[in-house]
Amino acid sequence: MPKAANTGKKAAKPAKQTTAKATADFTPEAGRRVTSYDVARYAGVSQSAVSRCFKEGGSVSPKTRDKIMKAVRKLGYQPNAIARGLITRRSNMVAVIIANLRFYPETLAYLTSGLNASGNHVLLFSLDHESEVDRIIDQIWQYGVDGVIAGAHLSKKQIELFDQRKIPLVFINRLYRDIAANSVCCDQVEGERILVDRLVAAGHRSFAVVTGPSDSVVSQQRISGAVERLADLGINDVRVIEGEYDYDSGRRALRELADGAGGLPQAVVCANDMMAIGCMDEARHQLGLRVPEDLSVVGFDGVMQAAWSSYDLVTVRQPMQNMVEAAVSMLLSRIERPDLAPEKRMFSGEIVEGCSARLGTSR
Amino acid sequence: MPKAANTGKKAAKPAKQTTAKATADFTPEAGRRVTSYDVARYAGVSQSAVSRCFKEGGSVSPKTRDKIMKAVRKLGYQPNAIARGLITRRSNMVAVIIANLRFYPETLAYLTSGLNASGNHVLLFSLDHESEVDRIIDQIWQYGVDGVIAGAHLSKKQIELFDQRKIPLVFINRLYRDIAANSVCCDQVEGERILVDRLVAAGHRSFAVVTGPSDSVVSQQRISGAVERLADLGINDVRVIEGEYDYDSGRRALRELADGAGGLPQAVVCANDMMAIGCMDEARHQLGLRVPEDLSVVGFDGVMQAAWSSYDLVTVRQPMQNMVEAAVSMLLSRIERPDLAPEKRMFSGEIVEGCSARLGTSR
DNA sequence: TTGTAGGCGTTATCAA
DNA sequence: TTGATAACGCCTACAA
Repeated sequence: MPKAANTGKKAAKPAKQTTAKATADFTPEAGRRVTSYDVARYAGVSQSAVSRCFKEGGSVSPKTRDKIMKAVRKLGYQPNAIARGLITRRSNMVAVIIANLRFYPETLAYLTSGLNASGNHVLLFSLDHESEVDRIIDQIWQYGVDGVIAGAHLSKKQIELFDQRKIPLVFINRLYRDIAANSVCCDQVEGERILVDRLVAAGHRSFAVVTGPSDSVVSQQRISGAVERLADLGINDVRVIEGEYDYDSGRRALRELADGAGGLPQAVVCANDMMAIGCMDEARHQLGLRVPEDLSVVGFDGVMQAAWSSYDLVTVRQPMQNMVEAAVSMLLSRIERPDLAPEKRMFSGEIVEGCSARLGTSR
Repeated sequence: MPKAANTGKKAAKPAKQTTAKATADFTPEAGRRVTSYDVARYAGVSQSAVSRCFKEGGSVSPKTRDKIMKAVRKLGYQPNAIARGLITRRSNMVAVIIANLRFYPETLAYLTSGLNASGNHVLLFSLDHESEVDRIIDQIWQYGVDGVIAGAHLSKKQIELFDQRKIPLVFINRLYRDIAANSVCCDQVEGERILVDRLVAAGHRSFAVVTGPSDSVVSQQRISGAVERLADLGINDVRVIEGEYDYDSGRRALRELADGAGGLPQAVVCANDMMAIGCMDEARHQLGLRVPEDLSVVGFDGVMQAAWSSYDLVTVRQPMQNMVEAAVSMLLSRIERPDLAPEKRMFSGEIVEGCSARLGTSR
């Protein structure tokens, strides 16, 4: 009988027989999870030995390790990550807050694989509207995540909360001008300016813009980028229609434009691709217009649907995979070294020269 | 000075002054999380009193509760869900395993909101291919989730593992004929049979099917549903092309059909909408065909893009929101009552009568 | 109603 | 290299 048999807190019931490896004696009660104590008892070592076996560079003799690992396999032991996290203060969980989940599914796919690759797990919080953040911020805190990646807008106060609690936070595509927050962005303004330049270079003179929801900061940046550049170029008569980021609101926006005083503009600049696609469908199939001959439509994002040949949308493709990788790596390094200074990384978007708009050469 | 001040494990450092509420004495060291001990010290009560305050129906006098809650707010205390889970054996986390995340984003959106509504959280595991399950199954186990929702295929052995460990598991859209596993499905076979019936009723006689990846069970069910019904109706000459569920493979499939011996069939049945959309674009924009006049195309799923007026796809809409709600409720009841018998729930899909195929009236 | 004390399953420390 | 033993932060009898 292993000498450390009664190391466990619950004293093992007296062995019925002295046969070594009488497994019945070591099998934990049904339904209970196998713990390191069970393994220790089975292998005839102390619980700490078992623990060390699962630690990088833990000092165990080959012989002991062998005995233990045999018991581990036999009993199907897996260390309890929750208990481990309690003492190491590392849960290996990262909270992902993401708004508009249904529009940007690949973002999340890249995030999970990027985080999984480094042994981290994703605790997902999705928002239908960017305003529900407060509700979930406490939850995040309660679960003791190691870090947070946010694809949603947080208030200054909320950001400071994470800062105080020393939980690293990295934003994707949310840029805070005067707050020292980590972020990885696509340059929304630059992208829109180039789009507008090229539309104007092609001769467009009357414009409309379709915004996202009013609480979307990304939409605000994109739209103001476009509008300000248009103003620079002497075009001030720009109709603004508010959308909801989705296909239907794109259609609705175009209908509104068509019905409104002044009629349709020559070009419609949409805050995202989904709405641009809606505009195109409304123009072509409802109003019988040709795109781009009668109307130019541009979007932003570079979602996969934009490349479908029914649309072939002119848009700005955000290098989302690069951005996500950058965000993950920023977060991981800040989990390792909490003293790293806040950093903002900005990627340029790539103009996708589709056929949904007439484009000139800028300059 | 509160009398229970040294209830905490680390004895409070001797107070510098006797002033009541000299907050300095109760403030935890910087960077450390506020614990229930900190609150207890600050409020001058025992730690268990604090704990009871956060428990439904915990007995605390109004006066004490008031004192405690004041301290809670002051110190910004939040119970540590990890530590709580260790003892209650309830993490309030549900693992979500989902394949093909980028094709079915709304599934996940519904899932998170459904689970959040009941105070549960989503630990997300995404798969690019259904074959990577083994890798993550241990992880799930380590995190002690209360249950699992799977939108991916698991082997019989893997399912039994969850059963042994008494972790409730509910599948979405994966049906296991001879295994007692919980599942919520859309009837893939029924949907395909009706589609095929109506295509045949409209006079189509030559068919091709485009499958999903070979490891996708859903694809197998859909395709065999269609092929078997065609055989029943006396149509045995059906070309089968393997796709990858995405747009490009749909285009590729149609090109293959067009290039292959025998030329194009009259109707193409695709295992999902994305590929059907690819087929339509290839037919119209590459081959100059009219859909549905020259070629009928049908899909399956009812994704939002299928309804876009450029496609107006004939498809089977899965009542995904209902399905997800059913899955969540099945899971939650099994977390409460682990003895509930395994159950399979099957929803009918709804034929969406778009314009991408000529349809007859069945029977 | 309140406080004491023990335990959840791990890791960390330290003496042997 | 090993094994006691003390945390980690919380919940829960049980006793007061």
